[in-house]
Amino acid sequence: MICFRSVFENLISAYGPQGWWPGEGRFEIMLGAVLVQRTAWRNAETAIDSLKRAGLHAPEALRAADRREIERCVRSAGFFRTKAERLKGLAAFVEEHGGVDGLAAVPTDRLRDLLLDVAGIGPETADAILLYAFDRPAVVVDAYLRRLAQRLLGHEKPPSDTDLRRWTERDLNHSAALNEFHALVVVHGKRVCGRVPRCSQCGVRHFCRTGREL
DNA sequence: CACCAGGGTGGTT
DNA sequence: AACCACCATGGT
Repeated sequence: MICFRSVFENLISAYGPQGWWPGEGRFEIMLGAVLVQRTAWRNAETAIDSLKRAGLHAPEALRAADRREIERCVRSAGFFRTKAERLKGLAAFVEEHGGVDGLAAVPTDRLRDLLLDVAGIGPETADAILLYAFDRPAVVVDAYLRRLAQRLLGHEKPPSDTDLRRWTERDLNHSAALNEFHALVVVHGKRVCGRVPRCSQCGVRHFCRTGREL
């Protein structure tokens, strides 16, 4: 069991507010959420800029665009064939539901189910979109949060994603705190918790350190 | 050179 | 249900 309230306070006093999500507009945030998958943010941002220059920034233009042209724009984000197709599907999805304004009127639970039906949007991306594009109180469970929790718990069996979700919802109720929390977990994960070295004995990345920095 | 970056999908055991 | 390979570019 972890108190994410105290983790949050330690993180915010160490790093300060992060002001995520970078970028403007709900649809641009949705594009970024897909483009950033397994990719450094810089490379996703380059892809977004490229889409803008090509005039493929809006859902209507993107849905109707040639797939190969989208591929050229998003090449920097990696998995460019996969992501180009997923962005087209995402644009079609947004159009089918009355644009971002139409989606903004959908209740959170229903909106989450809709997002999960889009090819290329899994639990983490869906919750990131709910939280950052639509200002809903969603919990983003990512690899950094799992690793942080595993370290705080020591050698216990790692908590399930639903446990992490429950504990976070319990300790951080409003979307403003959840917004900062996920950003801080990522930023801290990169600078402090990052890099779990392989064990020189067995070669496995196990969590033999008891990192209690939070 | 190996490894990582703000995951998701489809197939196999 | 737990694993696995795959997608692919750019930075360290």
